[in-house]
Amino acid sequence: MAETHKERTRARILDEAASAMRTHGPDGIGVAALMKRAGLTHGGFYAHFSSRDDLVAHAVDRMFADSSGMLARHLDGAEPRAGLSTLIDYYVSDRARLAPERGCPIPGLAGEAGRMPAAARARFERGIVGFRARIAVALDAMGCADADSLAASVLAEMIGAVALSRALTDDAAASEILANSREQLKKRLGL
Amino acid sequence: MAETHKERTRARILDEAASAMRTHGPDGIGVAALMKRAGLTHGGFYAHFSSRDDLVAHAVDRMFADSSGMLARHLDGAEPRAGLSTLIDYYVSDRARLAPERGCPIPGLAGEAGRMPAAARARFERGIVGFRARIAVALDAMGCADADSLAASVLAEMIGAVALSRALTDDAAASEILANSREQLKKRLGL
DNA sequence: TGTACATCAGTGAACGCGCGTTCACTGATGTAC
DNA sequence: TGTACATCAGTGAACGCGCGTTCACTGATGTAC
Repeated sequence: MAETHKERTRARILDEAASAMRTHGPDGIGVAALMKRAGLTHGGFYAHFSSRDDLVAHAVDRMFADSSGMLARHLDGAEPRAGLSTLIDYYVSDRARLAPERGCPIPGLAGEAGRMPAAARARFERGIVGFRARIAVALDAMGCADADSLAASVLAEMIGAVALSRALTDDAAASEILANSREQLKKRLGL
Repeated sequence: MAETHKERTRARILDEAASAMRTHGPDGIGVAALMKRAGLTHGGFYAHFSSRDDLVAHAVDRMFADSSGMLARHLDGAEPRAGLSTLIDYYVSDRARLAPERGCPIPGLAGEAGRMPAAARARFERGIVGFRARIAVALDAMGCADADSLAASVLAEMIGAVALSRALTDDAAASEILANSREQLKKRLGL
C-alpha cells in the first residue's frame, strides 16, 4: 500500500529528529526547532507523537534502522573476512567522526543511553545487541571459537575509538586514534 | 597555607557538580538543585563561579583529578604488568558500571564532550590525552614496540566496554560485556 | 461530472514551569585601635 | 581585653526566556450522492 501524506510527514520529522539527536543528544533539540526543520509549526507535533519521550523512542529506532542497513551492506552475502575488514574501515573512520549526524548512534549516545526515557533506552539496548550479534555471526563464519565474546570486545573498541576521536579537538590526534584502532582491530582478527 | 572557608565551600560545590554530571551529563543538574545539594541557596553560586559554563569546565577538571589519582594508585611504583592488570580489573568492572557518579568520566561523557562549552571540552581532551599517556608509559616499560598506538587502542576498548555495559538494562549481559573485555584486553597485552 | 459535506493534518496563540542570572540585603567573621 | 567597623559569603525574591504541551480553529482533501 502507498505511503500516505501523514506517514511521509512523520518520516520527515523522525529523520530530522534522528539527525539532530545523533549530533546534539536526546535533549539537544526542542519540539519547536524540530518541527521548524521539518517545515511545520510546533503545534502539529502531537498529531504524530504522544509526547517528546515517544519521539525519542521512535527516533532511536530510526537511527538503528540506518545502522542496520549499513551492517547489511558490508556483511550480507560477503565473504566474512572481507566484510568485517570493510566494516571496520568504514565504521572506525574520519567519515564517521566528522559526520555524527549520520550513521551509527552508539558512539555518540551510549554514554547517555542509561539516562534516556525507558522506552528509548530499551530500543537502544536492542540496537546494541543486534549489532553485536551481526559481528558474532561473521566471526563465527570465520571459524572463531569464542565469536560471541570476541564480537563484544571488537564492538567495544570500535565505538570507544569513534567516541574518543570525537572528543578530541586536535584533528590529527583524532584521526590517529582511529587509524590505530583500525590497525589493532584487524591485527587481532587476523585480517 | 590553610584552606579558607570559601575554598572549602567551592570544593563542596564542585564535588556535587562532578558527581551529578558524571551520572546525568553536563546539563543534568541545574544551579538551584546543585546548590541545594551543597547545602546552600542558589543565589550564592555566583560568588564561586562566573557562569554555569565556568562550573562545567572546573567540574571536568575535578573529575579527571579523581581519575588521575586512581591511575597513580594502580600504576605508580608498581611493576608495569601487574599495574596494568589491576587497572584493567578495576576500570572495566561492575563496580565502575554501577557507580557512574564516581570514577572516570570518559565512558559516560566522551560522546557528549564535543557538545560541551569550549573550556570544558578542552579540559576533557586534556584528561583523555593524559590517561592515554599513562597507559603508554606502562606499555613502554613492558617493552612494547608500539606503546603509543596500543595505548590508544586499549583505552578505546576500556571506555567502550564500560559505556556499552551501562547502556544495557540486562544485568547479566552488562556484566558479561565487561568480563569479555577484561579477558580480551589481558590476552592482547599478554598479562 | 458537479456539488455538499465530513475528515483531519497542520496552524498559531496561550499555558505553566523551571532554567540561568541579577541584585539589594543580611549577618557572621576578623582586623584596628 | 573590649569595642567599632569593614569585609564578604551567603540569602532569597525577582527577571526574562525557552521549554513541552494544549486547544480552538483553518482549509485542503477525498468520499457520497
